[in-house]
Amino acid sequence: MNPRPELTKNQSLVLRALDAADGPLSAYTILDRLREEGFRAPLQVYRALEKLQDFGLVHRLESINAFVACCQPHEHGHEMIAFAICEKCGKVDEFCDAAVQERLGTWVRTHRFKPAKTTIEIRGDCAACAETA
Amino acid sequence: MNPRPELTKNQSLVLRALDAADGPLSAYTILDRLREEGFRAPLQVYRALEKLQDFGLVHRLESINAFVACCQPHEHGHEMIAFAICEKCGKVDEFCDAAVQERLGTWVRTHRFKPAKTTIEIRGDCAACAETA
DNA sequence: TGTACAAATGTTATGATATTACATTCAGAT
DNA sequence: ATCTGAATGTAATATCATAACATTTGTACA
Repeated sequence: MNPRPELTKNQSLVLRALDAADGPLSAYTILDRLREEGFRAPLQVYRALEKLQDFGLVHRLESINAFVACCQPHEHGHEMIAFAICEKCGKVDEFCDAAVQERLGTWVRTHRFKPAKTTIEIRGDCAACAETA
Repeated sequence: MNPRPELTKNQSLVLRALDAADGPLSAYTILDRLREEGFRAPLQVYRALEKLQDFGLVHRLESINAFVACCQPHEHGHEMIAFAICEKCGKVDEFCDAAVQERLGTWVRTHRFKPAKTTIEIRGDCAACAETA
């Protein structure tokens, strides 16, 4: 994870859009929300997202092709982050678990696997939505 | 996970294509490999894949938009499966870990989260490819 | 047998996500 | 001033997935 430099204009706009949202956003939704700010093409969003992910300020949710602002951007070193994603309301909880990290770490060491990125995502209904259902 | 009935023609063809492959395949790659068998459209593949996933015979790798045949289709009950995906050679290792399962289970119980599907995918270089690099 | 129903299939079109390629602009270093 | 690398702008295209609707197939059972 690279250190955070000053953000560029596009990076700031994308991060602000994600911070303002109450859940994950797709790249194209971000694009639409930034058209008034001058955004015209998907690449402007994808390029900013790539940098923001490098800085640890944004996470990509692989299982739903969407992006969220990191809820604790100051706590670095937590390489292995898990997400609980509500399929009803879109709410995302971000959490770490040392035991999970240790077990997966053991697996990769045992198998001489060199991990680059680990995805842990639980999709389902959050407490509030599960009640309503 | 639904029980496995007799597979239909398309389901059999798709499963055979995945079994024959030495790594995960995208839906469109499967389509191309089955054109000689009469496949014409993506939906034929996606529909078969959906059923095969219901039967526990195929897994979707969320982080790479691809599909693999389950390596141990007889061992059901292993709801929480983890994957180690080599980004160089495409090799996929499928494994379970009771401790990981227990820890994530604890989290969802604590948070009253009702999980529907859990994704655990580690992308990186497998032992063989890491050496070569 | 036939007929009714559910599941599977075929086909076209379209929607949604992501990247390639190339030109231009901007900011900092010398 | 000019060089350079990063960032940006833009068009086109590649890749992944589903909607909508027509048709066929399998099967239960009157």
